[in-house]
Amino acid sequence: MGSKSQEQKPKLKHKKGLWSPEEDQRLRSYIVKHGHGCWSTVPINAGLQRNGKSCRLRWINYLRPGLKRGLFSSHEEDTIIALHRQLGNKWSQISQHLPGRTDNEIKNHWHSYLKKKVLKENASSTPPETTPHRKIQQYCSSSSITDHYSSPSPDKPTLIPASHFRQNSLPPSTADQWDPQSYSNRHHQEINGPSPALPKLMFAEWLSLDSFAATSAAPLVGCSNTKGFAGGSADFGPDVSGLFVGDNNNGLFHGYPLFQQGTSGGQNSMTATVSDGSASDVFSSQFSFDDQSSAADANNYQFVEFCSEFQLNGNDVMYI
DNA sequence: AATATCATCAACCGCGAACAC
DNA sequence: GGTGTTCGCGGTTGATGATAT
Repeated sequence: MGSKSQEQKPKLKHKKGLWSPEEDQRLRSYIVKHGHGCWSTVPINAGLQRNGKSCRLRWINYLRPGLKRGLFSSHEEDTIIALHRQLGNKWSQISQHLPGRTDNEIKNHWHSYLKKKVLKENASSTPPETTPHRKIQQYCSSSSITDHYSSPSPDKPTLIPASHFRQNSLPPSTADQWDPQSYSNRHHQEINGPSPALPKLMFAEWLSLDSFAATSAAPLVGCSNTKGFAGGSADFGPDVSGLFVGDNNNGLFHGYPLFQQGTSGGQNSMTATVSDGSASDVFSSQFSFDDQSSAADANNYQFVEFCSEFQLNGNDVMYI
């Protein structure tokens, strides 16, 4: 933010329109390697003829790992409707309550279907449909993660734990699969298969404090039996302790570090040694973070934003 | 089979807020 | 405090596929 504009540099002709797989690959590779940092420099450094804005949008709405994509479950729709009732067109805020969904996706779904549904409901006293037209079969046959969470009432949407992210979604990797027209739609179907595995690449923005506010650590750990999650402990030295919740599948530990309020104690860097309960430590890494004790949520847990690349295990990396 | 209409969704545009200088 | 730049958000558009006639 605020750095000198490179986007304004003389007459770079920026490409518009749909993204090709090659462009996607370039952008993804670059961000995975370097993080996005200043968006205006991303296309330059990544060798893309796009503007930073376009790159940001593409990343957020399409390439970002952890996106759920696919069809909305009836529960998600209820959540959107309830939140829209409270917040109006605050799509960004609404999307924070639906991990894996983007504001654009929610907005589109609202305009294409939910708005009409709500109007219809308001116009008639008949009970609302629970699922949309031709989508109903697919909703029922796919075991949506949100089915595991019941909403107490439409006015009190259930917040879905951030732990429920699907595996990284990737568009076709080869050029011969590229069809500018059907790429997107086909991609939708391809990536929507059931995958309980956590993404290997994690970004802090997936984990809003909001989500944690409604889901204490215990329920997250409680997912371990069915979702491949396991709790672990994090040892941050004599003064700091934390709970580490993650996926212990295949011996890899993908973690979401949660720290009790105040445990960071003003420290801004430390060496983390994380174990999964077995005799040997899973990984050890030096990292730094901001003291966020003031931002701790009602359950006294907070997500610590790592300020540096966080090597979890070999290829598994967390970025901020 | 051909055409028209509708539904969907990726992407663009413009604006305001935040930030740096 | 003023100005310029970047970011993020919400509204809108345009392309495409699906469905109806």
